[in-house]
Amino acid sequence: MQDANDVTDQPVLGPAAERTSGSREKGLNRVLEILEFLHVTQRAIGIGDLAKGVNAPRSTTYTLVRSLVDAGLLEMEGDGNRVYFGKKLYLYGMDYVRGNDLLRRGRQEVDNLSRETGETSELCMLQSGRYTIVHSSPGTRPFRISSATGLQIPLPWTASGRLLLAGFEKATIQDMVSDDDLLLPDGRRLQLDDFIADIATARTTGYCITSGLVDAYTKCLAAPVFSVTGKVEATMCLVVPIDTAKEKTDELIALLRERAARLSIPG
Amino acid sequence: MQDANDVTDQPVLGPAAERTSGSREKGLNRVLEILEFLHVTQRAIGIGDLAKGVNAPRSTTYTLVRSLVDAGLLEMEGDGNRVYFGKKLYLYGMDYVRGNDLLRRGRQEVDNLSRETGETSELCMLQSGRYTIVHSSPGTRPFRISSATGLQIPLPWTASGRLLLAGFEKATIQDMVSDDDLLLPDGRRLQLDDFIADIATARTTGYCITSGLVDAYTKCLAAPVFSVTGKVEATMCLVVPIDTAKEKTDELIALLRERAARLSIPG
DNA sequence: GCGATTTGTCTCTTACAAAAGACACATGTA
DNA sequence: TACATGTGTCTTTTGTAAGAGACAAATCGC
Repeated sequence: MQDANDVTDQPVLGPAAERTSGSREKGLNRVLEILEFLHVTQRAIGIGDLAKGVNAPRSTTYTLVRSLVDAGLLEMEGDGNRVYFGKKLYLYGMDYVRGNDLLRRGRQEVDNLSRETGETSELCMLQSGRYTIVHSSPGTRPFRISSATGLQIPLPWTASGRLLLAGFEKATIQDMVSDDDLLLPDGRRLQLDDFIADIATARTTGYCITSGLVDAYTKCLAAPVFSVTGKVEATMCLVVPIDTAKEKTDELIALLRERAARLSIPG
Repeated sequence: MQDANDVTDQPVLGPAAERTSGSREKGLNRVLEILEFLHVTQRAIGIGDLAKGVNAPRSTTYTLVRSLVDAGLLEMEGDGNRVYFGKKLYLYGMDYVRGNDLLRRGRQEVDNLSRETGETSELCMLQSGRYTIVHSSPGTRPFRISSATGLQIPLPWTASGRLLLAGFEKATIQDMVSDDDLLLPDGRRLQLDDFIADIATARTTGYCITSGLVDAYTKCLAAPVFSVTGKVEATMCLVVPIDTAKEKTDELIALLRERAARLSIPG
């Protein structure tokens, strides 16, 4: 049974990026992969499957998971076979929030905004070179507009992405954006130069609107939140039906920009 | 200036448990210590100090911190010297919340409760054998009653502790409670057997009140939240001034028990 | 019922990560 | 000006953690 049917056999391709070319991987890296895997999985998973998922030896995975469970970063689910994130990660996460004015106030503003407008509202940031929905508040529309906290989407698909990249070098942007990212969900392919032009435009206008990029039914309105140094730290955005009238979106953009500006003021 | 005033000098006592007697420590363990250290520190810290704080070699600490920063678990603070928790930990924390009904609804109930009563309200759980304030909502009193999310307090000092330990073996309880834990802040020493008796009482009465244990000015009212299996999963509690009249506390306890019971019902 | 698969634990080996330490460069301060 | 003290990056050494593999026990599939 030592033939080629096992997942671990070849470095052919892991689920995501695997350059596990050789052999021995640092334990910490394995752990980081485990956490990331659980993050995309979004639910408890058996240790065996976890080992497959991150393409790690079973024995190693058992050892690491035990450490993590003991430390409280992971928790055993009910039956004691599956694992998922643990309380400690929640506590560390709250520590992060406490130490981060922008996030704390941003969450508040987003909640307010979606309550006032009835639309889905989000706070977005760059997270190690990726666009990330850091907080979102659903809005009151009957059909649920997609978007969950922690979701990561290619930068070129979003209005926020065009704002967040303001001020970056072309080379840097090129590094952050893969070829796949430029292929929109509807099949169209965006040119990198066009995207960079969009970024420049968004920078000067001070807001950004995209229509039907992530999906064909929604429009995304975004406004930048600046740090004291003038860098774009985050964006606030509203997700509305694509057929929303211009007067309405103008109104929303104005509101959004006002709130984003308020967030930009420290304290 | 290399005398005994510095935190790092001797392995005499680390902040927590240190048996770093020997030499080569697993990288993952170092990381876990780093995270825990940041958690108790509650603010960004220089890498050098961090190395001292966790009693790890400087070179190693630099390497590990770099990995963690690259992974987004930690972030460099402003000037680029100090580090603290990163966005990724926040995201993982939110994943935990999403996968955990009890916590999600518990936070909600706590917020409601403190708004309705005006008192400080908390959701508490056991976290690797320690009492932990998982969520707290301040209340409206002029003087701020202490208590922060993530704070860990010896079990015997709290009303919640007496409820959370219901159903545990005496031996298990003994393991969870150190001698220091039994020494109350006011100098009195609690006998382990008395504490265990308290636990039994709390179990039968279905709530617990302690007066002036953590500090001399407050009373703590707590009620248990049960899992489907009947185990005490968490407690909700209210922190009120110690001179609160009995009629008032009776009323609050009734409310608390009702809400805690509601939380116990799954879904 | 009986193979086939999965799970959790253990042992042994060696590739390599943790640690020591040297370095260059900032600071601060006597 | 010299002198301590802290910071960030190297290189080298070696103790050990990651990994392979074997196992019994549990679970599945029919």
